[in-house]
Amino acid sequence: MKNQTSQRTVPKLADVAKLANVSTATVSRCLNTPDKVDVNTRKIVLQAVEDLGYAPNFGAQALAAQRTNTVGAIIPTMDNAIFARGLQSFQEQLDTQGLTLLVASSAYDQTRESEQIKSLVARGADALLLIGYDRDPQIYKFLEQRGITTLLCWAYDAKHQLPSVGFDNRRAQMDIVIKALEMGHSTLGYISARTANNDRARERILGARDAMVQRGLNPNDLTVIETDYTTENGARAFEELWQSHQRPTAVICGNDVLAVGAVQRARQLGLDVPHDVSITGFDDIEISEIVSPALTTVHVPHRRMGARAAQVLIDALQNGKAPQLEAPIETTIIMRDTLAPPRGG
Amino acid sequence: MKNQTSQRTVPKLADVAKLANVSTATVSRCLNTPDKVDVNTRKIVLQAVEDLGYAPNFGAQALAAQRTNTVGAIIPTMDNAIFARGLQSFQEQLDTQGLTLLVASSAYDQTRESEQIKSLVARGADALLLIGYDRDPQIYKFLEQRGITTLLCWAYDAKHQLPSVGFDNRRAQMDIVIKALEMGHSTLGYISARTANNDRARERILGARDAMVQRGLNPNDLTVIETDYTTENGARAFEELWQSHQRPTAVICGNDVLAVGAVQRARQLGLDVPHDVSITGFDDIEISEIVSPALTTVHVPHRRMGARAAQVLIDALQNGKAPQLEAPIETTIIMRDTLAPPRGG
DNA sequence: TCTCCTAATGCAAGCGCTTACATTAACAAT
DNA sequence: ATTGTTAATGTAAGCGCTTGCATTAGGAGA
Repeated sequence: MKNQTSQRTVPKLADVAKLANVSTATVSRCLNTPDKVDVNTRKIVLQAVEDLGYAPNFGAQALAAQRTNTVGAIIPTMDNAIFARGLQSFQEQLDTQGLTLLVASSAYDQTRESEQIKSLVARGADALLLIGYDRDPQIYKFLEQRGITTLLCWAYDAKHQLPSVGFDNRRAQMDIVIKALEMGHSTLGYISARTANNDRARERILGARDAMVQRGLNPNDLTVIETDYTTENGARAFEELWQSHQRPTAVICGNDVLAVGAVQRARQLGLDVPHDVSITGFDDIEISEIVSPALTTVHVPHRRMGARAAQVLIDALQNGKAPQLEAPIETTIIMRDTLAPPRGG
Repeated sequence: MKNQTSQRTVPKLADVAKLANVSTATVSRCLNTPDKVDVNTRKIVLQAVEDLGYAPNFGAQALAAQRTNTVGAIIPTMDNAIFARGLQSFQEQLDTQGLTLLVASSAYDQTRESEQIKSLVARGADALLLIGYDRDPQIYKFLEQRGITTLLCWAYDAKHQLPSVGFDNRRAQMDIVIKALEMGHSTLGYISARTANNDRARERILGARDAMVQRGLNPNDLTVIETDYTTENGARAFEELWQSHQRPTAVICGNDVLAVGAVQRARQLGLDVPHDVSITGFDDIEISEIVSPALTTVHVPHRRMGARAAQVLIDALQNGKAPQLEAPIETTIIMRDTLAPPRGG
């Protein structure tokens, strides 16, 4: 698979140099450290650059300069508003500093993520943004040994020593469950995303159990159904929970997509949400406002988180040292219309 | 901003060669064309690669091989399900061929898109995926001169000679409007995305007008409101249309997000959709099923389109020639619950 | 006038790979 | 035994850029 430019003649530094009648060093300086070049020379050189339509060859530049001005990010999937949104603002921030973002998505596959990390590093990513903690320790070692500035996102857990910009998933889930419990719910169902390789999902379940403990309930009474990330699966899980002998009065969902599915199925079953059953979500993505009744959920400031992550990475890169673990980002509970006291509660 | 690896010693090809006791050429062949190397040698080399945690330096590789196995894509925004979904499957396809996808998003800004195109080309993208036709002719010249395989997506227009994988926006919009007209609607409103630099949006409006002409109406009677891509804007536009002296019986929306906003506002205004007013969408993204009543819309097979685009690009790259303009992808009308004959129609 | 300093520029050595070409080894055919 | 053939490997020349160091020129200070 050859690059088809082979016959054509892409201008290179040397061509510019020849046209401008200077050395390649001068051209290079003109482009990278303009103030080291006489203003007249500069004018001539830039004109030559213009005339030839010259653009530096990235590979050569990276190879020679040992620096790429590139940041890599690996997200579980693009097909999902929550990461897309955060990433968008992450990129916007990087742009302002002349940094380029390289994105890859791992499809929630750990092996693939490892490959992509290696690939991004090989491409010279100066820094990396990763989601959550769960991954092969090997990879952490690799990153460390290569000295790649790495920042985790979407998760915050003081017991990990890795720098992150994120929120405390466990705590956030606990908060909203406490709210439900305070309203009088006592039989809870939980619909979770797949927990394999997904510390966020696991943390959220723990958070729900924490809440139960805190309210004097037995955390083992929480029925958890684990399923893939689609509304249809959320709907199925809801139905299963509803038909079980321990019919819940409130169904806590690990994310909004599953919750929306749950709400829809509840209505199809002729239930009145929230009076027959309460349902809560997590993430506060757009659909939570669109479904009716609108979803009571945990709001995560995705855009702010993305922007903050970029800032932290930029600072770290400029100071040449690892980013610090900073305080978690706060989440809030958005009360909409799917959480209410149970009948006769 | 120096890469912090400077002190550390990142293993290079030569290190692997030394450890495995072979030449660098052999190591290189082991990695790139394994069948040209004796199986025993290969085993030793791969072991050395493993032991050292070696990963090729991308810049050097690109520089030497004049090939990057990289495809670039520039989408208007990541913060939007339609591109995200198509891109996801685009990437999945590329992955199977060992190609890496570089994504940038232009925020619907033409200047920025031009920069990103140049940046991706400088990074050695062997091919490019772009959305729609609208862009500076300069850029097309640049791409041509550089010999970059380019494929357009999300649009199909026989009058452009550029290869594309997409659908006929005008035709698709026309079809659904004809359907509305056949049901008896005669006063239409249209809510469009911004049309500047957006040929898809313009084509869709033209399609709506085509339909009117075809049904003997005056296309100039179509009231068009143009706004940014959010549900809130869709809601506002709907209200404006509804309060205008030419109150429409059906509101055609250029995309689902605007349509969902319109549906929501209609209900807030106490209207019965579709009996008081019909509303149609375009794209068939997830929210169109979630809003209630569920949206009647134009289904675009985003994932299929992304996969097809990848396939076309892969073929082109392998044969070393430009992709061909192929037949447009078919869209279909999804009848859900927001389109019905007008009262007394 | 001579020396010293500084600013501007050039020279040339890599950066870590790939690959055309040369070399070697092993074996089959004569 | 000799030659030819093929498969496996090595040698070394770049790929297009950056940058440490050397060189040059022009001006200031003595």
